[in-house]
Amino acid sequence: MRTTLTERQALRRDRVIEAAMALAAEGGYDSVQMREVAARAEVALGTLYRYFSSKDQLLVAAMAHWTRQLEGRLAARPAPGDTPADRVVEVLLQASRALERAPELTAAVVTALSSMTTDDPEALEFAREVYSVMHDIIETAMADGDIPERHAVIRVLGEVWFAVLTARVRGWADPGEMAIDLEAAVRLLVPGPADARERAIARIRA
Amino acid sequence: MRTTLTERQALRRDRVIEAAMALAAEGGYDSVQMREVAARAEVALGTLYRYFSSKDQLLVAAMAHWTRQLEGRLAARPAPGDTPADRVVEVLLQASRALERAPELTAAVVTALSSMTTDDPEALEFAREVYSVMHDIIETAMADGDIPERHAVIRVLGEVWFAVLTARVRGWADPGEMAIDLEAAVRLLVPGPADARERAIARIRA
DNA sequence: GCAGAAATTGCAACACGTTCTAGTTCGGCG
DNA sequence: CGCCGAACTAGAACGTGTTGCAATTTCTGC
Repeated sequence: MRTTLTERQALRRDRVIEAAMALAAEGGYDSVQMREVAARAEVALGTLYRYFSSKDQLLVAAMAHWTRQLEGRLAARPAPGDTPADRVVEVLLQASRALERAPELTAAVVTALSSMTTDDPEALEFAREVYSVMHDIIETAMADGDIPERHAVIRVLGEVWFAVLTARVRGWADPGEMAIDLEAAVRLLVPGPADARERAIARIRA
Repeated sequence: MRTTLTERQALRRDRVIEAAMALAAEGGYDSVQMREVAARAEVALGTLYRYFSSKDQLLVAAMAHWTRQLEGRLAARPAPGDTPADRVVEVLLQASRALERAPELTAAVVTALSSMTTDDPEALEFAREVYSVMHDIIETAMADGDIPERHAVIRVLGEVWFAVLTARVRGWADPGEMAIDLEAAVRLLVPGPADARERAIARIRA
């Protein structure tokens, strides 16, 4: 494999990702059919597989693409709030709402992400990038240093985020439950106003 | 659909689940091939689909079966520890070790669980059962009542458990990381000895 | 024990991810 | 320009989950 792409190759690759994202946005994971992606991108099926070794890798690449866009939009609008906990809640809910604006696309990329295994190191790299963006977003919102367990808290929040997002795209939870669970996790993990903590916790019923 | 099964039907159903579990234990999700399950259970493919509407539903049923067995073994051996936090850590690590004893089977059922959608209400019922077993196990270990945020904590721990288990079966994390993440989450969420808390948190590096 | 209903069987067929092949075009280099 | 190897194309083919169907067996009510 050559390392630098010719211009026509870069165009082809972009067309493929865009075709995949368009199909995903229309009908979710199942609608992203490799033959159809190839057709829309005006590329042969074999070429598609030369660029992306599997449907999941393609979708995870699309996710990375999308995440970079999303990151900019979230970063431009710093989360309001007087305490770290308030700001973290706010930024997570902002992210949820952003994903909710393209639910099928979200479902498709989350599905791809969670069916990805380590036998695809390149796709793992994309996944790691997504995680690190999430980490940065939360860390910025916590701003900043005097919480010694910061890393551990962020890591746990990342895990909760993954679980809640999975539940959402699988239909196990609706956007409201997603928000409740996220806020409860943040209030339990990040020091902040006691009354907000109580309220968030009270919203969880067995 | 008749509601009560004849004896031969119950036997057939059990044979099917056992065949699926055996195949899963040998080679994980991909090795559970519906034609092969049918052959091992000495049942026609169509019959298999009469009992389980999809491969994932079959595997989730197998998971419920397995969970009930596991539950007994975990319940028989109450987790040792002087504080709620110690006991919750202990019970989660016990569960992890139990799953680690059949890694391919674990991977298969977790894969099935996480690709399950709400358009299969019956399978969701099984999934809910699995979650409730986990909930009870943790609640028992916490023993007991005077932590007001109990429900919220358990819920968040369930989400962390799901995320960590997914990471494990996907190969994103090894058993050691799984244990570290689980303990860190418990120490952050459940009141307990400060020194154990510090140690657990310190093990998390970005 | 028997008639009709329901369940089971064996097998073909379909869909879609993935792989393979044979021929064609592209891009760089003498 | 002309050549070579890499990239691309069209399309066939394969594997596995899933569905459909006609023939057969088992169950249930009488």
